[in-house]
Amino acid sequence: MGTTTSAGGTPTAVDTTLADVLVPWFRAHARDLPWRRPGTTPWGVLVSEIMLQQTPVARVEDPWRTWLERWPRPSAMAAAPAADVLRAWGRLGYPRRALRLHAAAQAIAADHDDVVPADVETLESLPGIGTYTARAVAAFAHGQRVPVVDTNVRRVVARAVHGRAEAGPAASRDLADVEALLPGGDPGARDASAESDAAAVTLAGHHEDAATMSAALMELGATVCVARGPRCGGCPVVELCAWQRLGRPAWDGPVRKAQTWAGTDRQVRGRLLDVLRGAPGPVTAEALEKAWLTDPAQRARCLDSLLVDGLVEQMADGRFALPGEAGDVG
DNA sequence: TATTCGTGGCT
DNA sequence: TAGCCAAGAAT
Repeated sequence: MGTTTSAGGTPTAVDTTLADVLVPWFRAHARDLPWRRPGTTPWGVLVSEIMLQQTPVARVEDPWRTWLERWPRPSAMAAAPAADVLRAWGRLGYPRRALRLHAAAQAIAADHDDVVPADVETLESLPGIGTYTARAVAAFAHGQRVPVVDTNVRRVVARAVHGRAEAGPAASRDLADVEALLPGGDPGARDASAESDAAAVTLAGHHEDAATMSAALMELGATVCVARGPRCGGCPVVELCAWQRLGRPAWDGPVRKAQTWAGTDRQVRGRLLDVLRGAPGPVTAEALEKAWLTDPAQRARCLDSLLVDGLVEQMADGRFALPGEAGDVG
């Protein structure tokens, strides 16, 4: 049952919380994703979280399996050339993530005895691991009671808690909002019935529920409380939802700018890197020029930015290659 | 705080 | 069909 008493209610009246509904709902309805299966290592969880940054679940499943088979431990990946890592990353997008994961694996192997750290602060110090990913690993790989806030969670909280159609831009307040929803919080705030059940429902049990609650909030946002066309008819918490209660008011906040793609540097960088991924080794400058004929100046600028980012390296003979390819300048 | 950084599926 | 959107991080 819930841990908040009804204002003005009888001593036995207790409000049902989101966690009361969502934790059981998640246990019954969660998608069977490979990184959620028993036996998944913290390293497997970390790899999944990096791959899932801005990338749909459906595109991650296969590369994740292949990745963990090839590099089952951080030290295994750390020993591989960056070029191999970038080819294994394939077309997942944002290839700098692959480079950062490579660097993180090297740091874990060298400084953490090949064990993925469990505390948020240490995780955040690793390349490519920010506010979300550090907490996701701490919670899902190590069972810690920390708020895990991604775009799904922010949308669910915006609707169910704040009664708004959209989350708006991320804010530092988001973490506290979600922390307040996790079971097993401030013991002093618990009601008498929870205390009386203390023998059966230990603090440790609440901690496990907290990680499940975070996964449940993400799952709800990903499968039911989606950005466009939320399926409120099938929502397990529709009766607790503030947005429903208010009659589902439209979003009146700032409209976020549309993503452009055609003709952007991102498209050109993608073309150039695709040529290098597809080649068995170094390629000539001429081969890269063919990848983008529209605007030679833009092509040159993008190739330079790839060199700066460490996604491409130039050989002594002037050819270009993925980083760490044998014989390159470095 | 606002931009930049890939890729592809869905409506 | 042309946006819209996806388990963010770094700067």
